[in-house]
Amino acid sequence: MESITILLADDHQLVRAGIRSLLNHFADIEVVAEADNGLQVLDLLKTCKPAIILMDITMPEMNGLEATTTVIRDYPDTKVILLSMYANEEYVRQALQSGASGYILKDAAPVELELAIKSVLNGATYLSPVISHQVVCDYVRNTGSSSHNLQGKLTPRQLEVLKLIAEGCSTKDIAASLRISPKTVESHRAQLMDRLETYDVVGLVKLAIKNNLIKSRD
Amino acid sequence: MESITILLADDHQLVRAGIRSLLNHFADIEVVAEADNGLQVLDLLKTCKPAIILMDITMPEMNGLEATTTVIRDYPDTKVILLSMYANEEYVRQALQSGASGYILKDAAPVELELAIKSVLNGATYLSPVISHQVVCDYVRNTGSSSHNLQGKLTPRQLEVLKLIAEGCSTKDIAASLRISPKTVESHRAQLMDRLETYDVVGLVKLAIKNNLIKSRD
DNA sequence: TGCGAAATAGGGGAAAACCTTAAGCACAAG
DNA sequence: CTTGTGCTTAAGGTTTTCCCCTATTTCGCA
Repeated sequence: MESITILLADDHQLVRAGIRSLLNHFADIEVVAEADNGLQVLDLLKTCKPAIILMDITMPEMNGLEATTTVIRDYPDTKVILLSMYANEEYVRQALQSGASGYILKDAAPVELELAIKSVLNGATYLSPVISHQVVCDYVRNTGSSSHNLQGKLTPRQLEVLKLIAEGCSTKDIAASLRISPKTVESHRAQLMDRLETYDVVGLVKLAIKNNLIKSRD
Repeated sequence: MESITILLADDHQLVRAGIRSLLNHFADIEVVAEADNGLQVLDLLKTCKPAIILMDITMPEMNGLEATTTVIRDYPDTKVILLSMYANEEYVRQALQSGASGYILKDAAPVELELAIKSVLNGATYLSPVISHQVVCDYVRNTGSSSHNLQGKLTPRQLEVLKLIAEGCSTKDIAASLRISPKTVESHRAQLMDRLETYDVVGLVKLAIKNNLIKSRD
């Protein structure tokens, strides 16, 4: 079995040495390069193609997040696992957005290293307990019984109207786009509010977003 | 080292036997009980306290999702890993909502079993690649650069007003709640739209949601 | 000391929302 | 075959909001 090649990036020599030592316990894992900032990572990638980059977020010159974005753009098959001292939501979001496959806290159990490496090689995303909890909670919150409620409770026409309302169309626009009178649109809107028990446009928009009728960002 | 106790639940004997055989390769994992439906799982838990329940979603009598809800309610320390044939979003959501710590597809690589078991024991959530991808994408989509844009671009007062608008308050309500004239609220709203380059209430609401000024559900 | 930005607020006409009512139609139940 | 229920359509009239303009006061900062 071929060994798993790893590039280790952290600006503190001692930390790198420690992690390398931990990884040495695994016969099938080999640290093939080390870097102490993001730029150096990008440089090393020109000549060496590790399966996994294990990288600190906080580094001088170029931090781990920026480096990840570039790495994933240029070498999309490379898996990046980010290390961080903080469970900060913003970091996590940026990490996942830039294409990282893992996010491990520095106070994680050593076994997490192994789990993360194997998980990401297998195609999954590995997040430290606290982080995965955050992400899962968010998922459960936002995917509120998706589409179930509405699809069942509203007529097709009402759904159409709701969708247009939530997209920001004025009553007139909607009327034009559906070829009906503005007054009819008003009726639909009123009935929507009635059924959804929400008595303002804002509520309608929120419901529409919740049910994925529209994207929450433009 | 004490071995990891597992309760295996699936309505097909052959599947149970197969998984048990896979788990037998690990010296430190021990399947201590088997069930073929959710009710039986609950029954078994009265006398046996496994660390992990590995359970199919689709089962007669009581399915894995319902069973999970009850298990987590009554034995919150037990980790539940659900097995399913489908990457169906609704299932995943329900699974996570009912407190499952893992969701593995039945066509997963065998190594996932081990990864999932160790991950959940460590407190993390394990999701098969396809699933974790879904969840992460959703997370990245919904947590849109939280608070960054707005906090910087708007005055405190404008933020207050925006928040109330997005909560569905009418101009009058906002005026009353801030003890200012409705006309002033209109001014603020106009300036908000100006700065945010969004020319309807819907856009304001979406921005507010995107920036977590309010929750997207009520 | 003045200058811009923030917060306040009014007038007035256009536009939209809100409430009520209802007609035409389809389809299912009685 | 009639009755009822639900969907789509729509109008009239009242209330509210929107929108453009103007204007005052109070800041901090140059």
